[in-house]
Amino acid sequence: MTSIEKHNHDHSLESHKACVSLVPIFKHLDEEQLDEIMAATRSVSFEKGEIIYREGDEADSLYIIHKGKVRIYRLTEAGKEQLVRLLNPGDFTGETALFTDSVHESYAEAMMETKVCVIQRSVLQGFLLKFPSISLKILQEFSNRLNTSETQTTRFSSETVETRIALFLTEQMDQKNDRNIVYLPMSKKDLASYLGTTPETISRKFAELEAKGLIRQKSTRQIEILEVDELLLV
Amino acid sequence: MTSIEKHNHDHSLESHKACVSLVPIFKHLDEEQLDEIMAATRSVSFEKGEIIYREGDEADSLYIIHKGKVRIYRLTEAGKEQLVRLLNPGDFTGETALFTDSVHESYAEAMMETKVCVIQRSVLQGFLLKFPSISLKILQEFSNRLNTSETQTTRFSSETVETRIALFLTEQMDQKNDRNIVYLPMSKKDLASYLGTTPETISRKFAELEAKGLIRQKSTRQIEILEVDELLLV
DNA sequence: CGTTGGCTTGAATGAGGTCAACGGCGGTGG
DNA sequence: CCACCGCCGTTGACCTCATTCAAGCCAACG
Repeated sequence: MTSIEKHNHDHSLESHKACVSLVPIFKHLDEEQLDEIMAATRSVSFEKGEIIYREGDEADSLYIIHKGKVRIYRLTEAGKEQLVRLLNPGDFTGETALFTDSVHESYAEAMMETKVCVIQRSVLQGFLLKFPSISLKILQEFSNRLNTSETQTTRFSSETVETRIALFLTEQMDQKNDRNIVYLPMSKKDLASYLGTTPETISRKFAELEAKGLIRQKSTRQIEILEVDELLLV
Repeated sequence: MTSIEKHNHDHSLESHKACVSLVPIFKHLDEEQLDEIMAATRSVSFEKGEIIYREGDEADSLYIIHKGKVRIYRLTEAGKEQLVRLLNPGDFTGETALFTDSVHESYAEAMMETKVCVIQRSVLQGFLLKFPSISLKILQEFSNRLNTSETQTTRFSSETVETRIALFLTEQMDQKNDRNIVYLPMSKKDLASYLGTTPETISRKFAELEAKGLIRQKSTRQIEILEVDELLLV
């Protein structure tokens, strides 16, 4: 029995339909095609803190987030968590192993009450051949992730922690420019994990950047960027 | 004029056909389909040291290696090279930007005389919709790369250089088990870049591992693994 | 109101990067 | 065929950045 089977399926049809029809990779399909996909998928809910899948689990399904937030992380040899990415509604996961070997290399954990739409590997492959446009959507997503991941690797390989923080902050700024306020999408602890460092170092570096007058910490999750240009020169 | 247009196209039909028909992502197609793809692609050759594309170049083509060897690397903020991967015949590159933005984030450099098969973005997208099975092949490849890249990121984030070397060596061993001899697929300099460290450190760590009796350096590129289990405990 | 978990700060340690010098090897040209 | 050059790899000395360990603070929550 896999971990998802232990959970209550969501039998509400409307909710399930909403789940399927809203996800970006299916959005362009017509009513009839959506029905076909709906029939082959199911909705599953997870509580905060529950593990959706863990390293070593057989990977035979694609999970599309409908509601909530999911943390994808890996463990280093030493057992330390490395945050790989956060998933929001519309994002999907589980795909890596869908096309290759069948074991997950990462962990997926619900950060709050989360609803996901699950598609079996074999079913998905059928859809991909039948509706080639879905492949293009997934290829695009993969492409983005690959780029992000390789950029991250490059940064880890030789940038200082300070530079990584600066790059992270300025990239967040680009996303939605509420003037120069950055809302951290995760806790400082998770940020440390994501940036490949420790909470202590994050704390110190933020303090340093603030002392230099480059940023201002308005609250734990809210950072005002005072000097963008200088920040990038760090 | 992009960099590839500066080069001699390979007008030999047989060679071009060999190029197209041999690549894994097209292998399963029939004669007629191959002809269609051949017509829409072209072969281009590069000398040792030539750059196939560089960071910032418009990315509008997929490159499939037919002959030779290619280094894909990125530059860090500080201008240091980070080796991302090596391409051998049958591998492809240029795809990342094919589905998203249109600018390369990495460099591709021919390490020896190299022949590649080039497909324009728009043409490729057409093929993907027409022959959905190609998408599956590419998805599979992406999936592998993504996994490799995320594994690499995780390792960079907190493993020591020694551990990264040990993991690299044992993984190489798995590939082809000529007893316990590992043939390094690249120079130590490139290996340093790939593992996110410096040639000096690589040199020292190899010497340490040898002193501990875990490995033996038979020649520059040939490493004998003496104690696999201990190596993994480093 | 005590506990838990996130965040901060201090001090000590160490892994690995940098700089510099040198030996070896292969290619090139006289 | 030899001399020279350039690049790779190695080794030593030094130094810096960031992790680790430890302790304390604060806010949220049962």
